[in-house]
Amino acid sequence: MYTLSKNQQIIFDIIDKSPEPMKAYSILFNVQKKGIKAPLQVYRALDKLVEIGKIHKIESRNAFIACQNSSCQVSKATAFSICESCEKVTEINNSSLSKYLSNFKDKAGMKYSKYNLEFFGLCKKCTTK
Amino acid sequence: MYTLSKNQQIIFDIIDKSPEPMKAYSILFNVQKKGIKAPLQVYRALDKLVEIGKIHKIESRNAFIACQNSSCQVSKATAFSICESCEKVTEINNSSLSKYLSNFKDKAGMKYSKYNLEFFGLCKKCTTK
DNA sequence: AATTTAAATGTTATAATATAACACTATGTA
DNA sequence: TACATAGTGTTATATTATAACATTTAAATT
Ligand SMILES: [Zn+2]
Ligand SMILES: [Zn+2]
Ligand SMILES: [Zn+2]
Ligand SMILES: [Zn+2]
Repeated sequence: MYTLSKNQQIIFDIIDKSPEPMKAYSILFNVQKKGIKAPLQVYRALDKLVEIGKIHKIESRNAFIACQNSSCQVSKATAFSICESCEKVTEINNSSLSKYLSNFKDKAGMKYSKYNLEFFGLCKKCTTK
Repeated sequence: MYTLSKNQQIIFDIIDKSPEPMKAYSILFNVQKKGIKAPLQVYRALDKLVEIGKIHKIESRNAFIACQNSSCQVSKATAFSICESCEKVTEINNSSLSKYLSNFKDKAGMKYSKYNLEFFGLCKKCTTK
């Protein structure tokens, strides 16, 4: 089990507490009181946290969310649902889906080592509005 | 059938001819001889081309590729394979996959209107190197 | 054909996201 | 201790994307 460094811990904590995905510069703003002053300090921590699977990047939003499973086999297989109205993002944990995608092979015979899936739609709340 | 405007056509053509995904500022550089001088002219055309499904954005790469199917039901269901070594990107056209994903429902009962899937790995060429 | 409306264009400026380069510090381990 | 590896701090800069506004073109309606 990996021990987070000081900056990594600070930045993980703020993402983990956030109810929604956080953007890098919003993270930066929020950790300035803790002595983290430069974008690069944030991006370096983000890179590491993504690498070890503690957080995921929501690519379509350039934002980061704490892993809601158990560090997702170190981020090799991720799936999210994204509400296009309220921007709520939920990590999908569905073994049928992950099995299907992990075993998927395309015609070109390419073997995949990783995937990222983003579903878009309206969440329950936003549907009934 | 939608008729492309002048800028849309210029920008679609250059993406369509490219063997690899193109980034916005690389597109800009390449169309400056045709009178398109500003980023915004490129981004506006890209937005429209994505909207009508003529091109797709590869989110993990901030790059754009011409649709290799038939405008993908106006971009509602996209899947790509990406080689992490040579960066070759191929659009996946697999009816089993698209059926599976289009019918997927999560536990929260959210109904999805769109998805984007990116697989990562090594292409055949890069595997045998 | 003239009028109205919507879509697209041109332009300048600026916002938001991300990395390069370099000096230094902490931590683990031989 | 000596060495290697990972993390930090800092300044500067690169890359990606949008705001705002004036104008033009194309399409639809009268
Ligand atoms: Zn996860
Ligand atoms: Zn919602
Ligand atoms: Zn397509
Ligand atoms: Zn390759």
